[in-house]
This record gives sequence, C-alpha cells and structure tokens, in this order.
Amino acid sequence: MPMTVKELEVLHASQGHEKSGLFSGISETGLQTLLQASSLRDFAAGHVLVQQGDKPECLYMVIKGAARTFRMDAEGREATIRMLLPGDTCMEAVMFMGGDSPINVQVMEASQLLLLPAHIVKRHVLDDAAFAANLLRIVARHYKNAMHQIDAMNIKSPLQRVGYYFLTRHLEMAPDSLEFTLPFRKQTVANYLGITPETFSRTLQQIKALGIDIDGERIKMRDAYVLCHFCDSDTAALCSRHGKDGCEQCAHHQGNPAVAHSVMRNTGRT
Amino acid sequence: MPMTVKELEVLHASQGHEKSGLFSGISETGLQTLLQASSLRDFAAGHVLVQQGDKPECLYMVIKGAARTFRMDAEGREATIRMLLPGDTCMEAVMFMGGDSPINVQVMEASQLLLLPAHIVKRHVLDDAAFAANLLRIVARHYKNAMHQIDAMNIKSPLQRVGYYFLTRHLEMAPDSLEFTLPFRKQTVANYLGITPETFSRTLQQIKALGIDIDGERIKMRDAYVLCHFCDSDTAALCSRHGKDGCEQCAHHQGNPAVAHSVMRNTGRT
DNA sequence: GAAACCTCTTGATCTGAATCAAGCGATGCG
DNA sequence: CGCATCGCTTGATTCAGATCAAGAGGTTTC
Repeated sequence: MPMTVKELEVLHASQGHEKSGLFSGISETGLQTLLQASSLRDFAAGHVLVQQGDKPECLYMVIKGAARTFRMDAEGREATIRMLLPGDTCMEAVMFMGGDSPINVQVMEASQLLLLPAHIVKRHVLDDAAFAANLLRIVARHYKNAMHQIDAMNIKSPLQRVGYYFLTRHLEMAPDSLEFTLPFRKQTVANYLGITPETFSRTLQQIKALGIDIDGERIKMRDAYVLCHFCDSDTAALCSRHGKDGCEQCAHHQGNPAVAHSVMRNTGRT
Repeated sequence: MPMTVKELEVLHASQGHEKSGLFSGISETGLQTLLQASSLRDFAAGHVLVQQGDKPECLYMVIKGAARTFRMDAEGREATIRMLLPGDTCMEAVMFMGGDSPINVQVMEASQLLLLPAHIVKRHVLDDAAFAANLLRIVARHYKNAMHQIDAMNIKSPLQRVGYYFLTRHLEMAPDSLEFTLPFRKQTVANYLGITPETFSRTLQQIKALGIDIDGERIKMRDAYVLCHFCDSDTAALCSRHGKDGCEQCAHHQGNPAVAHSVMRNTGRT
C-alpha cells in the first residue's frame, strides 16, 4: 500500500519538524523508493502498534500526535523508554537488534504515522551508505538518551531528575523563551522519570521554591538561570547561556577536579 | 602509527572471540584500510581512556583484558553503562552522537586494545554500507542492553536484577554448563546493577536459597532451571531450554494476558 | 445541571535499600 | 611470621520514596 499523492504532500509538509534526519542527504531516487514502499496511517489514542515479542515489521515515524515506547515486566509494571513527538521515529533500532521486539509501542493520542516496512529499511541500508549513516546517528542519539536515563535512575534524586528533564525540555522546545509546556500528561512524565505521580507532584512543589512557576502543564521560569543547577557537561553544549555570568553552576563543569580524582581511584582486577 | 605485522597477527588471533562483528562482511581492501589506520596498544589497570567531555577520538576494541564505560555526576558518583570483555568495542556510538563524549572509559586490568581513529571510522561509514550496517547492529545491541538496564532500575527488585544478570551471564558464557563465573569483581557488578555492594551481598544470600551455590566468583546452579524465574521474552529467545518441561516460568511468556490487558488500559491525551 | 469520571494533589504510613559501622578472611609486604 | 590492606559480609539504623487513602478541581456525559 504505497502512499497517495495527497499523503506525500502531508509528509512533505511534515518535514518542517523533521528532527530525526532519517532522510537527510539521501538521493531523490532513494527517497522515492522508500516512500513508495511506505504508507501513512491514522491511529486512535491508546492503539498498540507493537508488543514485546512481536517481530519488528515497520519503522514508524510520528507525523502528527504522540507515541511512546516502553517495557513491561511480568507484573504489568511499565518503564517508559522514549516519548515520541512529530518527527520522531521508533523501531529503527529494534530491527537491527536481531530477534523479537523488546519494547511496546503505543499511540498516546489520535495520531498519524508513517510506516516503513522493515525489510525495505534493511535492504536500503546496504544500498545507501548515507541512509545507513542517518540511522546510525539516530540510534546513537537514542542510546545517548538511554544513558542519561540510566544515570538519572542510578544517581539522581527526584528533584534532580525533574530539574534535568525541565532543562532539556526548555532547551529543546523553546530555548529563547522563559516558558515551555510539558508535552505529556504528568503521570506519563513521572513514569518516564522512574518515579510515581505522587512523588512527581511533590517534587514540583520543591521546584516552585526554586523560582519556577507551574500552572498545569505550563512551566514559567522566573529567569533564564534557574535551571542551571541541573546542567551537566552534555547539556551545557546545547545551552546558549553556558559560561555566561548568570550561569554560576557551569564553573564546576570545565575543570571538574572531582571527576579526574574520582576516576583515578577504583582500578583493579577483572 | 599503523600496526606492525606482529600486531596484525595478534589481532587476527583475537578474531576468534570477536563478538561485535565490526569487520564482518566488509571487503578485504576495506579491512586493510581500517587496520592500516589503527594501532594496538597496551594499558595498565585503571588507565582512563576517555573522560566525559572529551572529543571522541577513537573507537576502542578490547583484545585482551577488560574495560568499562560509565557516567559520573557532580558528586563523583558513578553509574556503569557497560562492561567490556575481549571482542567488545566502545565509543562507536559516541562518535555518531555529535558533541563531546557523555561517558568515561576506563581499563580495569592490564589490557590490550585496538584503537581506530574516529575520523577514519566516520569516513569509512559513508564509503562502505556493510561497515555502516555492522556499526548499526552493534549500536542497536548496546541500545537494547541499555533498555534492559532502564527497566531493571525502574521495575525490578535487587533479587530480580541479580537473577536476570546471572541468567544472561550464564547464557552468554556457558549455556551448557551449570557453572559460570562473575567476570568482574562484585562491587563492579553491583554498581552496574545500580545497587550497593552491601545490598548485592545480601541479595546473593537470597539467591542461594533458590538453589544456587556461590563460592567467591564461581556460581554453581543446582539445576538448569533455577534461573527460569528471571527469564523474560527477550532472553527466552536465547535459551535453548525455553519451552521445555522444566521451564515452568516460560508458560507466562507466550499468552501473557497480563501484558495484553495492561497495555490496553492507559490510553489518553498527550 | 447534576452525576460520574479523571487527573492531579495532599496527607499518613510503611518498607526496603542506603548508610554507617564492625568484623571476617584472604592476600601481600616488611 | 605478624601486621596492614583489601574485598566482602553482616548487623543496626535511617530515611526517601512507594503505597495507601482521601480530597479538590476540572471535564464529560446523559
């Protein structure tokens, strides 16, 4: 089921917020090949696209709406891996992992997605190094994000997790504004951060005390530097204010004797 | 500093335990190009190869010894991301993330590593789709691993984490034996699992009660099915005993009404 | 327009892992 | 040979976040 002309138009219109770069730099004919094989479909809120254990059949790109990927244990408790907004893709990594899908994918609101069959993607990777490189970049970015999640869980307190999440949200959504919104409902964000909705709620109270106004899903910062406490060396690179005067926190990123020192301990056998 | 003939021999000898498949399926000339540009070096235990914030300069492959990748927060606390044994590579993903390295890499015992300069790797990816596909597979596998870590932290109790870790160790190291060893010292494993050494130690006591004998770093299972409790759908695919009679636990993987049911709740707005 | 529902918030209690603090047994060194 | 060191274990205590329970505010439904 190739796409109709109308659908292609919709897709092109969507390229504006195309963050993933899945198609960037690839030849026009290559793009045509891929799009011919794809289809554009609408899904209702809550629709489950992929379940753990399914064979990965498609790469999904969110055109309109939102989705999430998550894992579930035997008791039915969920750990959110990623939350997707328009332009984001999922299952690109899964199809190269080998074996069945380790994740569930669920549409979170009425959404429109582009579906690209897995066998097409796999074949095209071997034909087109630029496409392969794009996928590599995307998967590497996911991996980076996963690493952040890991150390957030291992290391950070709820306040730090939420603060860091706010910082990345702010930088990604509206770096020039003192205001941004939560792109998902609070319980979803809480699960993504690995805390309960109750704890999330209480943590928001603490955040308010730092000078951030929270009104429903609207977050208003008193000034541009209130989130600097939560900045780390990765994130600093994305922040236009990094190193400026107001950013007191940044002092401890560059030299960071604590790091060098701490790394040097802890040698040892296998 | 290209490799000497002798070093090349060492490398080829090492291909036996080459898990990563970094070079599999690529042309002989391509391989030569890559190896010409690489070097083989020895490092002492504890040596830090990369620190957070460094520019990624090399891809590292462990030939002999062991290494680990980890992140550190401002207070100097560490979260281990991966632990590398011979044949494993690191920094392949980082060089495609853009920006500085979000991780530290440290050699854990006297080790020999292959160093492949980042600019060579990046260039070769665009020349050789097979190489790009190999990298994609490797990074995807890391990502999968990271996802396991995430849900382990989010969801699982220490007992479940350790059990799951033992299961994967067992399947990876010696699927046909009732015995395997911890490849790292206990405090390192504990950190990888996101728990303290004390908790790890206590958890091992619980594990013993399940019929697993722990003598230092040697782990002996009473029978092949004692770890089945910790199996999940991902891991089942690797387990030769999956579905056999002794594997009672597996019953709940196939139908798994809990999963289907639980997924269906939890719809909702953005 | 009232009732039912849903999300989020707030409060009280409980639990389990971190922390603090010894103690044990190997290994290495003077 | 005895002492120090290191990795691990074990015990006691603490405390943060989960859980349980209730309530407030907003939206949908009939």
